[in-house]
Amino acid sequence: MTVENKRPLTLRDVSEASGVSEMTVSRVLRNRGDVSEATRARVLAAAKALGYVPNKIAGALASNRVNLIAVIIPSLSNMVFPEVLTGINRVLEDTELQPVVGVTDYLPEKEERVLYEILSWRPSGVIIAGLEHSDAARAMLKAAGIPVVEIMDTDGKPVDAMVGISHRRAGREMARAIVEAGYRRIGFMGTKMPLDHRARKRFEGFTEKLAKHGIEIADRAFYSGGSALAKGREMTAQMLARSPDLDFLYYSNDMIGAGGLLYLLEKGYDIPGRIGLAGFNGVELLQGLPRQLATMDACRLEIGRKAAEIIVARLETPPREVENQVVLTPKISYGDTLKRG
Amino acid sequence: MTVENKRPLTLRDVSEASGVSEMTVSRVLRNRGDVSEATRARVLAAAKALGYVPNKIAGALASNRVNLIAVIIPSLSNMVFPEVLTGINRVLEDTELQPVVGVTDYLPEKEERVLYEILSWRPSGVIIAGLEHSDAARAMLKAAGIPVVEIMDTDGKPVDAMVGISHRRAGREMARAIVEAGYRRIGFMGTKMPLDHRARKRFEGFTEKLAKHGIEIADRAFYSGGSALAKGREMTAQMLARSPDLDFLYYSNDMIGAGGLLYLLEKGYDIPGRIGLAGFNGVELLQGLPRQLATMDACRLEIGRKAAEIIVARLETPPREVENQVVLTPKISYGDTLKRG
DNA sequence: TTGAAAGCGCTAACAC
DNA sequence: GTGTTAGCGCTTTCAA
Repeated sequence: MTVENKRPLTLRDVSEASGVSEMTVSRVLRNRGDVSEATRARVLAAAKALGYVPNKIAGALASNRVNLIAVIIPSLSNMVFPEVLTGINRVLEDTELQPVVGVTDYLPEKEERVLYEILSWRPSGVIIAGLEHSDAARAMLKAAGIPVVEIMDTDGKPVDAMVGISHRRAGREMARAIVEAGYRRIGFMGTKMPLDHRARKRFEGFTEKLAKHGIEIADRAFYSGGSALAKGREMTAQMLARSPDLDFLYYSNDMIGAGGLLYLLEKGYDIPGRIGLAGFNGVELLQGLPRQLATMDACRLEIGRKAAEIIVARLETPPREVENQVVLTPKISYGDTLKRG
Repeated sequence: MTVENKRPLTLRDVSEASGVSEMTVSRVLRNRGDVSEATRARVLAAAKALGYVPNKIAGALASNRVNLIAVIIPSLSNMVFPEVLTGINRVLEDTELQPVVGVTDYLPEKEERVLYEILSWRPSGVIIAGLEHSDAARAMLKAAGIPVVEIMDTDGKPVDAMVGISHRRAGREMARAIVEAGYRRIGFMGTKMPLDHRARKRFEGFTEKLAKHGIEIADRAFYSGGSALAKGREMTAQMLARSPDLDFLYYSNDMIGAGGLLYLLEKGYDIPGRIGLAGFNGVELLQGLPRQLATMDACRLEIGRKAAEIIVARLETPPREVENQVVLTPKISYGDTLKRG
């Protein structure tokens, strides 16, 4: 174990230590081309002894290949996105490709910045949440000349490929199920969503479908920040104080729905008889509540997986043809809080 | 808007479009050195018109500077780590530095691989969870010649800097509080933890302190996988069936603790009289439960923040001197499930 | 304030 | 099977 490793090691060091040309060392380290078993062994030994770590910066510049996949998502604290990442990882793990994550905090300007930064590393592909981007962002995505998969949402026109569910349809379906079950006085609770387009679309689909049945949302409330469980509890209490005749509460996510559920159970409400509840996302986290909240699976894992598969296929030589508009269809799970129609 | 952008744009393109030398274009784009306002404007205009995105690969190679900070964590599905990331982000956002995340799934071999991959991008610093690493990993960290901050845990010797809490002490403190409150028949539930060193250390500290009071864990159970809330519920039911005389349950994390709490409330147990409960982490998520679970804050945000601050300080020129062994001390929150001694 | 030359560490392409 | 040469797109350095 030598100590003075101030200057990082280079291929040249390995070359000198092993008495093999830099080029051949490079071949060995990348498993490229034919190298005799003997040289191969010598090189590997030298590299390991020195503790050589290749410089991908130089490699990428020379080969014009960067095995990075940019993944751009709005948030990490939402659980939804880590799950999508998990799906992406599952697929990329079997390849040379590595995901690099950028977080936008639901801010278009930040999305633009993050995209710019990450594209300046010349990744081989981009997976980005949502279909709504600034003109500049869209222009960058197009100009990058790499596969781009927009995920989560399919209500709109992608730059290139897309994988997701129709949130508008998800909203409609839930409205249908609720109406069919006989509920009529419906309240809605969700995040303030000027920038969460998917939540907005679900809400739009929901109200639209209700309207077809001649029903209008009877009450609504929006929150931001804080513990979702606590907010759900709090908002539910307030809403029922204000509109005691509601017979259904639709929550824009499962966490606030769970808060509402716990509150109503404590108060002794008859669920789903006197009042029904539903959330959205199908978060596994919540199994274990006293009652199973009605919800709709957002297909997070599957979305990540499919998106990564598209990227991988497109990057093969020659590119493998794949479906590049994948619309998944989430199923309602009625749980114990929504009567069957 | 031109269309055929197959070859990515280079500085040279901007140089030609603006009639300014590549070198000066580079200066403008980096805000380095004196450039006249006139040329500056021309260059910026040309760059924007073309949609030029700099190539950091080339820049990094030439300048030998990579403004990436490697962040290596065991998991993204734990909520704990996204929160640490948030803390890191908060600090790095005000700098040129960008975090790049690698996930190890609690596997030492994977940690080694991820570390190798990420170091081959020559980042300027590393933040890595835990103090336990393979010899090879430790060697790489040392050889990299960059600031390394090991986070979360302080029970051990860091390669370089460390920021965290003593999990052994956390376990001891909780044991003390429980004993002082008068509980005697104590059960433990947690993850299977051969590789989760922090959970293991908490457990060790816990049993050690109990032993000092002449108390031994009366029952224990371990789980892996699945919804933590459901597992907590299930394990609690099983344990109390098996050991009905337990008067306290210590859970290795808040999620399973919450599952247990919900179960016991349903069964009508007197909490914290007949039986007390405590978890670990202080997850904000759970505010909104019918009762507040006793817990201990793991200082996640603060850990991320401090770690990033150390990196930033060390990277200044000249390096700013900073405390590089930061031991935070979490406080017990008694909530509604642990009597005060 | 601007430009020209050299080279960062690696790999593609071609010789041998 | 192995080596040589010429860059990749930038920034450093130094000269003008």
